Amino acid sequence: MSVTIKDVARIAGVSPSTVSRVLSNHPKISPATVRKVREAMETLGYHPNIMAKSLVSKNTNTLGLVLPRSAEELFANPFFSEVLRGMLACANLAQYDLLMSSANSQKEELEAVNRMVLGRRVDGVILMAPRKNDPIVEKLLEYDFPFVLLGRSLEHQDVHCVNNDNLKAAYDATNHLIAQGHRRIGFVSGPKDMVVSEDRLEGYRRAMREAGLACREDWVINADFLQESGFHAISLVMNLPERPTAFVITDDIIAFGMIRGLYDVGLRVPDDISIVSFNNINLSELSNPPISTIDIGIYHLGYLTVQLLIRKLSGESVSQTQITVPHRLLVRKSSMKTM
Amino acid sequence: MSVTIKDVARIAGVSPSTVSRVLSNHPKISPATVRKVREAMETLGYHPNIMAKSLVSKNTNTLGLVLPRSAEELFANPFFSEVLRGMLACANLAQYDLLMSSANSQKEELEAVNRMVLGRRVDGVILMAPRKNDPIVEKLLEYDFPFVLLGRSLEHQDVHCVNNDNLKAAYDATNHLIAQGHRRIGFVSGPKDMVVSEDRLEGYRRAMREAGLACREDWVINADFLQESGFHAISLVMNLPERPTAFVITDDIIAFGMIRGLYDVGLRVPDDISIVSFNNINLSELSNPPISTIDIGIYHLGYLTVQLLIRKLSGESVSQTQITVPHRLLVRKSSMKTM
DNA sequence: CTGAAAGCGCTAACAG
DNA sequence: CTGTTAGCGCTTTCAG
Repeated sequence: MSVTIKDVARIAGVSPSTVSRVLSNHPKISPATVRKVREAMETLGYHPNIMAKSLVSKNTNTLGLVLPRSAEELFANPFFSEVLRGMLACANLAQYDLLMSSANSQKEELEAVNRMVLGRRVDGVILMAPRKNDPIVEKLLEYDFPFVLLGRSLEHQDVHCVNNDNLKAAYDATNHLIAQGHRRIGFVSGPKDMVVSEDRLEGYRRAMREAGLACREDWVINADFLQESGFHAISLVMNLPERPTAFVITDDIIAFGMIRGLYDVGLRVPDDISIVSFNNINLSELSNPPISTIDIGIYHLGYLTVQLLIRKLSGESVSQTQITVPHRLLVRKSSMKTM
Repeated sequence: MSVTIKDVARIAGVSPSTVSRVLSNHPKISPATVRKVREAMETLGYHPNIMAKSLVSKNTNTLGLVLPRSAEELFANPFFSEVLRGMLACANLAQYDLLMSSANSQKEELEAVNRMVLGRRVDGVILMAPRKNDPIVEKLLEYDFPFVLLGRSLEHQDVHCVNNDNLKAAYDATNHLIAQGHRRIGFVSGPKDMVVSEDRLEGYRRAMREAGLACREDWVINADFLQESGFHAISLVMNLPERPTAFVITDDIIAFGMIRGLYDVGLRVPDDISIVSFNNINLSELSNPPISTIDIGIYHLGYLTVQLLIRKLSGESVSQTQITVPHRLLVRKSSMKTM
């Protein structure tokens, strides 16, 4: 059925090992035989069987992407496709493929990792959006298997990771609102157990503290990375005795939901409430009003994560374990008082 | 290093073949040995090497997803993540993984397919958004390799595919605008060589024709599936001698761009121009105004595509080669005249 | 019900 | 520079 290295060898009149050498561009091989073998491969339409190759060479040229449980949530957010785009771009450039598997529970998540890692199906693993005390991180560390974090680990300082300075980013966002004259500023956060939520909340708090502003607990709202969260947040906002005049929101999508929800209850952005959010997904510019946001360089996050992993795999001793992708505040209409 | 079937055999006091049988749930094997083997696997922390398994069993439990060239464009659209979500959900349920590889040119695209298919790296392939005379389709047909189309082939009626009735969908969208009293209706299309563009344009034309309305060529605008296209479309619209009062737009993202662009030049949706678009990405509801759109069941498209492919792979003779996912028009504010 | 043996397609010493 | 020889870890006849 399938044409193998043996067939090529027979046609070219050489041994299988010679064919293998041609395949891997072995230096010491006569140009004449190279040509013969190449021709034979051509006429037979030979293509190496990757499984067989991997079995002996012990690498797969494949990277595993372990999607956090509740991929539903993740996928609903354009952040994900953008980061994936960056990953694929880098991976394919280096001739790597990406193997994805999602999971619906912690158990499934571990199973997926085990299939990939113990089954020797991938050379390295990318982990997204780690949680506090993430069991997957622990497992991978225990296996001593190459992996890179998109985000950071609270517990392990030494794991390789690509991240933003989320604390500083939230600090900047908050200060921007303070500079606009706001005194009562709220914060809409992501899932509590995610490291990124923690970091951004801390940045917000620090900015408020330094400006001598009250940091009231009922101004901090927890949400998921979904639009519904924006809607939900509205009712909480409306019921506050002293309503904030501005919000720092941890995700553009939530911001979309909030702007819409506020509009429905008769509050206008930015006239009644100013908004700054995070990520700069491409639609944030097209919102009405356009959303002020912290551009965190999503594409680069993905690209650099894969690049770091591939570097690590190629044996290059990567001294710098932490890569920080710079962020920048994009001021748009949602945080500009029209006066 | 890695624990193999032999190690398990030794510990359990059986032969490697017996371990293999336990692994594949061979019926005729004594419960006692099953238990012994299972225990040994447990204590050793055994996990089958998937490469070795694939090499002999000739299947990989992996599906290949070949992303169209210019994945950039694709990824920028939430359509993609939603369809991917559906695919992953179905694949993981059936214990399949997804192998992705993108390409930047036609050449790279074919190489990627060859690596996957000839390299025996995947059991089947999913093709998205086929073009007219798509060379990948031809190739796969030539190889007689299992694949499923998300979309449809113009040339081959017999290939398995999952699709919408795009003609009818565009017909419905256009008729909705006609029913609202519009007479001058424009159409913003996607890339010309894509089958879906053709189908939707045809549906629009048919509706116009049946209503006895003029179908002017300068009312049909070509665009990519990007926001910029929306902006771009605006300038064309503004320069028309007889401006349409409504548009059918082939994608929500383009609609976003157009609404924003129209707003900037002082035209209001729906008061000055009504809009109906396609896809119902989750943000279309949160637009200002909310966008009327044809829900094409993106998640289901992805889910059913994988399901069909897996059915095919399991040898089940799939009589029904074409699956049509139903669509429905969601009327929102962008097409409702406020009077 | 279980073991022995052969081999999937490829690579990697080791000789020549 | 090239052929020979062993496997990589697993499945699968074929005999017991």
